[in-house]
Formats: sequence, C-alpha cells, structure tokens
Amino acid sequence: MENVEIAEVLKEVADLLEIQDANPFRIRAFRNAVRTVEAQTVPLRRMVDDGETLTALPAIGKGVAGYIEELIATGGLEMLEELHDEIPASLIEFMRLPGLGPKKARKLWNELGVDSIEALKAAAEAGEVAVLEGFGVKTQDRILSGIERLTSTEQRFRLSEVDELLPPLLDHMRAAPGLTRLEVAGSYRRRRETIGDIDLLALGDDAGAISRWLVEHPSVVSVIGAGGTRTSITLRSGLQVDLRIVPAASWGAALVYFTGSKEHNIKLRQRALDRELRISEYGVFPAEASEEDESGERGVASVGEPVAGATEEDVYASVGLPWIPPELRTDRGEIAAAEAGELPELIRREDLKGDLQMHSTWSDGRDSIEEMLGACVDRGYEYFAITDHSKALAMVEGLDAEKLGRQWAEIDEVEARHPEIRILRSLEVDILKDGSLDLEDEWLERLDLVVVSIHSFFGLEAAEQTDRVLRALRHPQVDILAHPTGRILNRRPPIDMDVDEVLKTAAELGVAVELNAHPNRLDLRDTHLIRAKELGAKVVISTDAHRTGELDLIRYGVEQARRAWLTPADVINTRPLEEFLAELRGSRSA
DNA sequence: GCCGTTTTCGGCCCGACTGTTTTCAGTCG
Repeated sequence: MENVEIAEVLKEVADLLEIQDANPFRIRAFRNAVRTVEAQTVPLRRMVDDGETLTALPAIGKGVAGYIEELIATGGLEMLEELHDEIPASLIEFMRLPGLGPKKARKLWNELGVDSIEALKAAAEAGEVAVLEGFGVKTQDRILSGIERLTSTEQRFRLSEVDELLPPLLDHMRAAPGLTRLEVAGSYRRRRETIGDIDLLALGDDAGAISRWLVEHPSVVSVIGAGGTRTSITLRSGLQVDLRIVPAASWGAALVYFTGSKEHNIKLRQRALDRELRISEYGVFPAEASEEDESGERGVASVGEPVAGATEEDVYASVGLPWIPPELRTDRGEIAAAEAGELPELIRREDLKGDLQMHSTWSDGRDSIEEMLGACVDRGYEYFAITDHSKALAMVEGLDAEKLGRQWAEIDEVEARHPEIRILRSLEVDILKDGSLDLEDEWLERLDLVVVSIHSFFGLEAAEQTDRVLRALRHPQVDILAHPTGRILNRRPPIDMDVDEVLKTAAELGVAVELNAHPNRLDLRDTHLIRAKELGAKVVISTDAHRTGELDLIRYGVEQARRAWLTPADVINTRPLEEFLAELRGSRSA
C-alpha cells in the first residue's frame, strides 16, 4: 500500500467522522496525519519494513500509527468498515459539492433519505431540498449545478500520484519471467498533468507469462481483460493499467503508437502515406497502393517487410524526421518544427539557478529559513526567495511590516553564515479584493522581489476579477504574479479571469508570470505558457515549497514548461544572479 | 487523536462570507 492510498483512507475516515459529528479535534488529528503521509518522500511501508517507528513523524501518534500498520499489513481497516456500516460512503460525495459540508450532507440523508448523488439530484429537482430548514432555493440550485460539473468531469489521477503508485508495479514487472524491456507510454510518458490510465509496454519471449505476472500482482483488484498481447487490470488505487507485449522488431513503433498523442499519431501516419509508407504499432511498412477502401487494419500491417520499427528514432527517420521529445507530441506544430530542424532546446531541471517561491516557519512552512537554504544549496541553486504569506492570510499568521522586519534580521544572520547562496528578501503579497496589495508601499520598495497572488474572493465575475489582477500588476513594485489562475487540480476550478489580457499586461509591464510547479497546481497550464511565450511575457518556475523536500517538485514545473515548448531563454530563473536581478530591475523602471 | 508539559490532562487556528435567518449555523480558505 502506497502513501497516497494510505492518505486516501485516512481522509475518508476523517470525512465520515465529520459527518458523524465526532469530536472536531479528533477529525483534525486525522487530517493532520493525512498531510504528514502525503508529504513523506519515503513509502511508509518501507519504514515499517525497516522497523522505524511511525510515531516519530509529526501528527502520527499511537492511534494513527496503528491504523497505518493495519492498512499496510491487511490492505483494509476494521474501523473504517464499522464507519461504513453507520454512514453511506456516498455522503462524502455530497461534501464535494459547493455549499455542502458534513452537517448539510448528513441532514439531507437523515431527512430525505438520499444516499447517492442520483437520489440527491432527483430530490433537488423535485424541490424537496429547498424546503429543508437551513436550505433554500439558492442552495438547491448550487447543488444541482455542482452535480452537473461533478459528473461531467471524469476523475483523472494527478501525475505526482501516478509517480508514486507506479514504481512498485514496475519493480514487480521487471521481475517477470523472460521480460527484457519495460517502458511506460501514454500520457504518463508525455508528462501530462493528469493521467487517465497507464500504458505499459513490455518486451519478452513469453507474452502469456508476462501477462499472468501482472495479473498476479497483489495490488490488482480486477482483471478487465487478459489476452495474448494485451492485458488490462485495475489496481486497488483505482488506476487502470493496460499492458501490451510486443515483439522486438516492433518496439519503437509500438512505443510511438502508445505514447501518442492520438493527434500526433494521425499526423505522423498521414505523413507516412505521403511517402507511400504505412505506420502502425507493428512498424513502418510499404503502403499498399491498391487497397484503398480495405478496412482490416491488422491485415495491412503484415504486408511486406517493415522498413523501420525497432526504435523510435528509426520510425521518425523513416518519414524524414528527427526524434521528437514525448512532451511535444500533441500536434501543436511539432512535426513541422522537426522537419525544419527547429525543435526547441527544451528547458531542463539543471538549467534553473534559483527557486522563487517558498515558505518558512515564519508563515505556514514547516522548515526554517536556514533549513530551506541548506536544501537550496544541495540542489545547486545560486539564489532563492523566501516568500512567506502577507498578513491577509491570518490563518497562517501572515507577515505584516513589523514581523517582516524581524524576519529580515534573521535572514541577515543566516546569510552571514552562508555566503555560498543569495537569499532574496521577498513576500507572497496577497492581492486584496480591490486589486490593492497587502503591504505598505515603503515596505514593498525595500523587498528584493515582490510576488503577488490571489488567496481570496475566487468567485468574482470575470470582468471584476481581471481588473483586480490588472490593477495589482500595474503596481510599480510588482515582479511576479504567482499561480495566476488559482486552480487546484481535481479540487478547485481556475478563477474566472481573462488570462490573455493578464498575460498581455504582464508582458507590457515586464512582470513575470509564475509557473507554479506544485503538482496540485501546475498553474499556469501549458496552453497559457505557450501564449505567454508568444506575447513575450517572462516566465519563472517556482515550487511554492512548504518544506525542504518539496523543492524537488520543481521537476513537475520543468516538465510542464517543456510541454509548452519553453527553452532556458524563456524562463528568467535560469539566469545567473546578477543577470536575473538586472532583469527584475529593468521591469521595475519600465 | 496528537502533543507537550506548568507531564497523563487540557488545548488544539480562526476570520470572513453566505444564505439563511432575525441572531446564526455552516462553509470555506
């Protein structure tokens, strides 16, 4: 059982306890534990194997440690089963609807007897919800529109979740009898921000044995299909895995085919046809000029001897193209660029010289400034910015001017001990409802770097929201607009804002826009970044780390930037310190 | 349920908004 799965179970316990109206502090204890579990970089099952005590972790006491051990040992939790006997699990779904929390979810179940989204929808449509005490027509309408949105967006896994679920499966598969090669294809290989299912490609003599090996993995809960070359299963996590076993001569063609995207493949096949070739997952074959309206695709693949197929390189070469990085395979002009020899030199992790958003214990971060510094030095950075929250975020004890002054005293001390890296004095300043900033001008002027972002009033209508952000951008001290759309994957939609207008203004003013690397945000998204580049807006990639380990999340930002064709030149925190500072100052005087 | 200690209990983050009320409960970040 992986950490994400453990966290899911603990989350469910907390939700059910909340509906049950249990002791709020007990509920909070479970939620705190979830955060700890999610933040662990080492699988808890390994810690248990190694005999380490889980109670050493923050927010994990004897109780939760026991539950986690039970989960790891048995895959289940008796206490959760008992909760399920008392409360329908579907009430948790209710709480995902806007305006519904545990109390109202429970009331709906108690008084209307609804225990599924469908039943709730029917009751709301019949007007039964609006007449309940504490409810009204508005709430009923919100429930209905919430259900609409909930059922229209299929649930996909975040890339980082898959990165956690996959390695144990891959380890298992690498031990399969006769397996000589294994690769993950699909949107995972293209590093999309969310993943629907996993495409595994395997090479080996005995397809049947490899297929059985997958089916026998302990995390498999259902077998959707198991054939000679293709097997599909569902893991306990809900992740679907499709395994294809291919012959060596087809390896490259199959990898291209199953990596996609579908649109990229269509373009590639068209291009092949222009050259009297036919690309399939089995290889590149001479095209049959006579068989115009023959529908049997499989038959075609076996016609003649393949001209390519063993490697991706030879497949692309067969149609006159260099190898194209998977992140670019989306039919956004990559084939034309490849043909012209103009594929971009995509940014890499090691191009980055500093991380420009992170928090410390001065607001809601877990680690001290000096600990963050050490972690930045370890990652080879020349500089980094400490960007704790401003005072509007009272719940995390954001900084006002007075507290900021005290923080600088600490930064001075830390910096004196560590000449090897430069700390940029910064703050993640809240953009208030009217677009003004949550710190006095005289203090903004004294900061090395002013990062602004939205943490409130997500629901303004587009015109007002856009004006609000534009006004903030026009403040002469602003350097970076952080997580511009505020979206949280699978949880919160982006704010209603004219992103194009914001990017244009940012480009004009020389204000940089942030690509927030946190895998829950990845904000801006790829299409926005492409637009930012077109408009000449500067981009920075930052982690928004709240603990040292999260600095490694930078890879997700880099991968997202690669999907947006960004090169080191497009991202200003690839610049050495002096150059970076000069670029910032340039924007301030502009 | 966790944690820290003034150490086996008592405190645990809280302000603002919304929709529903007519003084507030529930939700949200």
